[in-house]
Order: sequence, then structure tokens, then C-alpha cells
Amino acid sequence: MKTNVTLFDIAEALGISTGTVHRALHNHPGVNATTKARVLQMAKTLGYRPNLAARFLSSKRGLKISVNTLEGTTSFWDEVRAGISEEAKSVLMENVDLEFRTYPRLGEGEEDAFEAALEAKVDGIIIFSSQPEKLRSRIRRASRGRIPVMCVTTDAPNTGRLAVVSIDTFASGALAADLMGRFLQRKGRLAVTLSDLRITEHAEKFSGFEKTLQSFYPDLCVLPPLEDHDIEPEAYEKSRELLEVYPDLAGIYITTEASIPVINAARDAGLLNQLTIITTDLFPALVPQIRSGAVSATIYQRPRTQGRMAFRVLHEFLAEGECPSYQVSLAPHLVMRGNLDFFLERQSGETTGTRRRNGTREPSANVPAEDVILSRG
Amino acid sequence: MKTNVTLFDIAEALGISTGTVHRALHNHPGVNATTKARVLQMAKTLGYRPNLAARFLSSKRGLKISVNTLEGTTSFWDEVRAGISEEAKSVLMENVDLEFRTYPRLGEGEEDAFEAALEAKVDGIIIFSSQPEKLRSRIRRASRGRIPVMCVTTDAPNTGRLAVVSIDTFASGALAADLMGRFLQRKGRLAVTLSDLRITEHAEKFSGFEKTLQSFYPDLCVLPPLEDHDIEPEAYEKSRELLEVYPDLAGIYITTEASIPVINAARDAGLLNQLTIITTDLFPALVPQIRSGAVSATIYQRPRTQGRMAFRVLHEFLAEGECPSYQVSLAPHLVMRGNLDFFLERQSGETTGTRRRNGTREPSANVPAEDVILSRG
DNA sequence: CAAAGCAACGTAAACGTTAACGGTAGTGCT
DNA sequence: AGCACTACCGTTAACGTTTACGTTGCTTTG
Repeated sequence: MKTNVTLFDIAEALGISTGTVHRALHNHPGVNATTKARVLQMAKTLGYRPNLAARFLSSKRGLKISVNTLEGTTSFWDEVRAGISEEAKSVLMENVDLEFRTYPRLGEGEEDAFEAALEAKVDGIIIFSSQPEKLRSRIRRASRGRIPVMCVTTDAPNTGRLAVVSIDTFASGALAADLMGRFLQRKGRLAVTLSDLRITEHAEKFSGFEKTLQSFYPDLCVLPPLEDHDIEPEAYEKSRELLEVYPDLAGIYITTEASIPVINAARDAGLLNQLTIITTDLFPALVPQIRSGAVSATIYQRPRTQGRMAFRVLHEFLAEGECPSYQVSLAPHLVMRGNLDFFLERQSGETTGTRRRNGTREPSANVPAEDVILSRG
Repeated sequence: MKTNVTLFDIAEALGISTGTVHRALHNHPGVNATTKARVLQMAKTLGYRPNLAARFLSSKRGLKISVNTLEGTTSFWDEVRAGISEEAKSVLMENVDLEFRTYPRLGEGEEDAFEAALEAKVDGIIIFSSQPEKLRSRIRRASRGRIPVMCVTTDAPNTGRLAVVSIDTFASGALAADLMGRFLQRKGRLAVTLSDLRITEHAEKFSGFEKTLQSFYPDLCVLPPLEDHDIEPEAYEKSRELLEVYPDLAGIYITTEASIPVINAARDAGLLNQLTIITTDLFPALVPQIRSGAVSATIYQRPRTQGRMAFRVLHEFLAEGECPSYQVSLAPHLVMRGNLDFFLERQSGETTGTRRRNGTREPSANVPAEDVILSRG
């Protein structure tokens, strides 16, 4: 019962050398089949666990990880990227290289970026794709080539991807429905806007919303969802039409980032005051809408935490060879007027002394920070 | 501009040996003052960052960390402990020993446990104390002795403690107020129960609640807070009296775990149906109250994440010598009927295949899980 | 039959840091 | 002068894994 079993212990027990043991444990060529079996057996009985410090010290293979992502500074993706970088930096063994590959628009150059990552012989890939179908075969190929692929926010099912990290979509929809029910407290019709029903995550949000209404708030009924395909004019136009047909609409649950056009449509129709609106995510343009009360709550999808978790899972797989989980679901955060400032605060440099200890604080329309606020004091 | 500066690089640049460089960098005795200064200067200009792999490999000092905590299985503290253990296990370099020291009741043996930890020569201490005043001098002594002390949930100000991790209390109170305002939509009086106003965290929750009401919901006014001192009969009795004086009370915000006696008092007074109740934390007895609608929402303080963060910060300090932050504030989670099951799900062993992909699921009254749900699929 | 090839395994030098041990001046003391 | 003592600094063997290279036998081939 030694505290720490080493390669040497295994070698000694079998009367062979550490080199052979190492080759056997790592499926390297040049080891007799029976010898390899004996090594594996002995490793198991002795309870061998590799010393990662020694491993990293010896072969300083710097992990190369490609982060393939949409270009531009949508605050959401910026936050995800920041989360990945943060977690990469916090890895004790400094040997991770992040390579950011971007493509300009949805479905433009996404495949090329993936190919480029493969050719650069990266050790892992993190993707946030809105249309994972396009990458299906490539992800499969990468996985077969032992290159793990992490999906963020949207899953790519049946591709052999290592894991997916996302908000729990069903819980998000359920929370939105619960709030609607409590806010309204009357009969009425509700609308839901989403990007595309064929995307699992969006369908689940709608499902969670609908089922929760049915269970707990039977007085509220939900209209068929409104697909905007991530196109803002389409969101505006469809909302406008909807409000023409249902001028008595009680509330709207916006599951995508395209909330501004919907709000504009409601305002242009003169119906903004009568509508209870729940949105998704948190970005600068949304802040005044929350403060003014036009948006009563928004469901924050914690992009930074998503990035952190994505990197963590991938790194743990690359370091230990095992994946802790193939699906990481985060609980969404609820942002309203009162706690808005908490989410807007940034880490705000190492210079600031104390954090707010009273409720008064200048409202800031910055990019939203994450739920974990670090500060000195 | 070498990629990795080592001790040897510094030594070579100064024409001295790595041993001296090492001693200089670690304030070990036996090195000339001017030499030490030159080493520190050179380390800075070369951008030296210690190779932690080599460090851990060389001196395999196993970190001993004491976790001093209230005995018994309050689900909250169990979750915090679980979070600490999880994070300790996930440390790549396996050299952390957790020592759990418990004391039976509030303020009974807490000091002894702290003394015991000090005598055991631990490398760090994590405490969750409800009455940090009692430990003040001891924490100060430990800090002077270079033994970092982490506070969880409740801070111990001006003691030299390394850091504190807790829920953002102001945001919690603000969120509760926001929900109250939206749920009620009318004039009315609100009550707040807390443990003790002298505890910073509780005072802040009340402050956040009050200020948010003033700013956004002037029709609602809040009564002076009701202190239960963590004693359930006291909570029941004071609630009963309160409801006698204010039978038209509109809602109650319970900031502690003692929500059941308050609910019982309301039920006994026949006022449960007219009251909007928002509670704190999530434990088995609360689940049916949420399902039945008696409690419209609860603010979940994420004990597991608190534990994880506490360990992380402490470990980062012990490993790198620097503390990333002295105050970690987490965003609380909102739990309602619709998303209750999400929070009740446990990691549920490695055996289960897929996680729920539809909304139907047997309600389970288990100990609440954390916001990060790990599952295989 | 010698040269060459191959499979299987041993050897040893890294990787960067730590810590115990040795060495060399210089000082004060007898 | 001899001794002890200190202050300062160099040397070196770990720590466990990786990897390039050497070393055996043994089979193939010209």
C-alpha cells in the first residue's frame, strides 16, 4: 500500500525497465503483447496513477487548442472567449497555446477554419457553431483522429464530439414561464421568438416554456413560436405581424439575442406598456430597456462560465485522458432592475480598492461581467 | 525573449548558482542583501515564472488543509463540503489532504477546532462560521503565522483572513425585492426575517431589499427586520406576533434557512394564501412548499460553488503565492416551480445514461444539487 | 555465412526546482 | 598560530516521466 506508485515500482515488480512499462502503458510500439498485458495488470493491482507534475515537466508538449468562433464583437462570444482565456491562464502548468480562428459570418468559412485547425495539428478544438450540421463530417473525422472537439452553447449530436457545455435550456424556458405566470396573474396569450425550431436548444426552451405554463398556469396559452433565423429585420417584421393579429398579447419571451427589433416592433405598435417581456442574454443595448422597465427580466446565459467550463473539460481530457462529463448544463441567471448593476460590474482592474458596499452606484452600460465578481478588499 | 525563463537562466545571467537564486527568491536565509536584490531584479526583467510542475515534482509537500465546519448534515454545509472535496480532487497534482474538523453547535468548540488545526500545522484553513467575532484573534494569529484562512458565506472583517467567498448579498436582496414588486403589483407592507442585523451579510440583504423597493416599487414598504437569531421557535413566535399586528401583510422575504417556522406561523394564522413568500436556500423540507406554491420563489445560495471557489482561491494562493482576489461574490440562483427539478437533480452517479430530454420527470425530494449538472450522454 | 533487418527491451539524459550538504573566506578568540 | 564560528555561496542528488539511443537475440536475405 504505497502512497504513490511509480513507473519504477511497476518495473521492479515485473523485473523489467521503466521504459518498457511506459511504452506498454501508452500503447507505444515495440512491446510484446504478453508483457504489455502483465504491465497493465500490475498497474491496475498496484493502483498506478501517473504523476502529472513529472509528466508535464518531462515532455513539455505545449497543448495547442484552437478556438473557432464567429468574428466580430458580439458581446456574448467575446465573453465566452474571455472565459476560455481566463481558464487557460489559470492552468498551473503553463503550456497551453490558444489559437483563435474566426470566420466572418454565419456559415461562411466555418468549415475552412475547422480544416485549418486540423492542419495545424492542434490537440483540441472548441467550437461555437450555430449550424453544427455543416461540420458534422469534419467533427467526426477529427474525433476519429483522436482530436477532441468541444461544443459550446449549441450541441452537435452524433458526431463523436467530446462534450457540450451550455445553459440548461429546459430550465431557462421553465423559468421564463414561471415568471410570466407570476407577473401576469391573469388569462392571456403569450408569444415566443426563437431562431430556428430545428436547433435542439431552441426547441427545448420553447418546450420548457410551454410545459411549465400547462402545468402551473393554465390560464396562459402560448402561440406557435416565431422563427427569426437570427435575422433582425425578420424578427421585427414577424413581431409586427404578430402584434397586428394579436393586439391583446400579454407577453413575449425572446429566447435569442434579437430582442431589440421585437421591442421596437412592440413600441411602434403602441403596445409596449401592456406587454410583459422577458429576454435572453445581456448586452449594452438591452440595459436601458431593463432599466426603463420595458423588459421586466432577462435570462443570462453566463457566457463566461460557458467558456470556462468548455476549456476545463477539454483540458482535463487532454491532461488525464478522461472526460468528466459529456454534457455540462449550467443554470441560467436572472437579471432584473435591482441586480442589474451586479452583472454589469466588470472585474474593473486590479486598481480599484473596495467594491460597492452600499446600494448606490453609478449605472454603467458596459459589457456585462460574469457572475463571479473578483475584487480586492 | 526566451519562452521559459528558469532559475538557471537567472543564475547564468548573474554568474551565480541556482541554489543562491532559489534562496533569494524564497527569502531563505544565507544570501547577501545586494545579491538578493540583483536576483529579484533579474527575475523581474527576464520575466521569470516558476515552473510549478518542477516545483511539485521536487518537493512533494502534501498540502494539508483543514475545513472547520458545523457538525450535522444541514444540507447547505454538506454541499459546501462536497464542493470543497470536488475541487480538491480535481487538482491535477495529487497532494492535497483535507482534514474536516467539526464542532457540534453554533459557538461550541469552534475555537477548539481552530486551535487543533493550527497545532496540526496545516497549510490553510477554511472556515464557515456564523460568529466570526469569536475567532477574530485566532484568525489574526494564523495570518501572522503565514497560515491563510478562507471564510465561506460569512466574512470575518479586519482579521487578515486571506479571502471570503459568498453570495452577493446585496444582489440577493435586490432580486427578492424585484420579484416581490412584480408579483404583487399593488400597495402593501412587506416583512423581512433575518438572523441578526449585526452580521454584515444579513444587513446587506435587508439593505438591498429595502433600497430596491424604494427605487422601483414605492407602493411597497418594508417593516423593520425581524431577527430570529437562528432559533426556529423564535422565528415562529416572532412571525406569529407580526401577523397579528399586520394581518394585511402582503409578503415575506426570508433571508435565512429558517423558513419553515415562518411558513407554519402564516398557515396557523390562516394567512398563507394571501402572502407572497420568497425564501432562501433549498433543502428537502422546502421542496413541497415550492411545489404547492406556498413559496413562490427561493434564492439559492449555491453552496457547492461556494465550496469550490473557496478551495480554488486557497489552493491558488498556496501554489502560486498570490491570491487572485480577496472577495469572491457569486450571483444567486432563482428557483421556482418550473426549474425546481433542475436543481434537485444530483450528479446521479456515473451509471445513468442520458439526462432528461423532455420535461416529464419524477419529482425527487433529494438534497439539492448544484447549478452545474454533469452527466454522460 | 556474413550482412542486414527487426522485435523487444534496457539505459540514461533530460525537464526545473528543491534541499541537504560542502566549501571558502573572513572574523573574533584564546 | 590554531580553533571555532559565521556568512555566503556552490554542488549535487533527488522527484517521476519522457524519449532518443543502445543493446541484445533472432530471423531474413544476397
